Amino acid sequence: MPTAKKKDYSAQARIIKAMGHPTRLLILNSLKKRETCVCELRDLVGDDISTVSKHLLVLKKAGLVAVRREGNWLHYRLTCPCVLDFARCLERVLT
Amino acid sequence: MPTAKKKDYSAQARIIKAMGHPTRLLILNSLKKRETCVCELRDLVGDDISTVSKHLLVLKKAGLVAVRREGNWLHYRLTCPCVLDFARCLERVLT
DNA sequence: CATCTATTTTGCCATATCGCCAAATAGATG
DNA sequence: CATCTATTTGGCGATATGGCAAAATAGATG
Repeated sequence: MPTAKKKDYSAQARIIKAMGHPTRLLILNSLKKRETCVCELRDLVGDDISTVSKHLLVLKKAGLVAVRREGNWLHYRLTCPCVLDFARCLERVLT
Repeated sequence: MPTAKKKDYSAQARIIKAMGHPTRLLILNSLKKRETCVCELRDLVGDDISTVSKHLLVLKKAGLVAVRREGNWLHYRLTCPCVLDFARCLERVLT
């Protein structure tokens, strides 16, 4: 790595930034188990559904989740479950 | 995990949020090699030194870096190098 | 096509973040 | 103590974020 620039990290930063919100972490961890429709996530999160929808958009734009329609329901799923392995290291930071 | 709440993820989110900026990722990756003084990080980053100092404060408050004084210089170091292993998974998200 | 349901989009406001500059601070040194 | 050097802190404007409520949309269904 000769001269790494800020620009080189902006792509990574975008993904990490998308993860850096309690609600979005809650959603990601919930999706680890199985894909879930928005209304179920709304119940889990407890915020207005438009707020949940916006959080899902952030995660989708970051490439962290993907969607599948089934009738009226949109089912979101994790694209890369490995992103949650990270939590184990964070526990160490927290101590 | 019976009923995980937003609150349970706020501590993790704080740390992740601190990592979610290109400059701060650049700094963390630089510190992976060795501890470094602020003026050297300023040259690496290229922003005003007060800006770099504020980024370091964010990382310090998150528990990601620690400081050691040596004469006039403050040397910053990574507390938990494992946080950067994460990058490998992010590459997968990016494709 | 009219309508129903799940979800997204838009608008708005309050608050947080980023970057620069100027001023303050903490140790080292004359 | 005066001063120098490295760094932090405060202040400011521009921009981004998070949340709600209302309006718009997309597909299913009568």
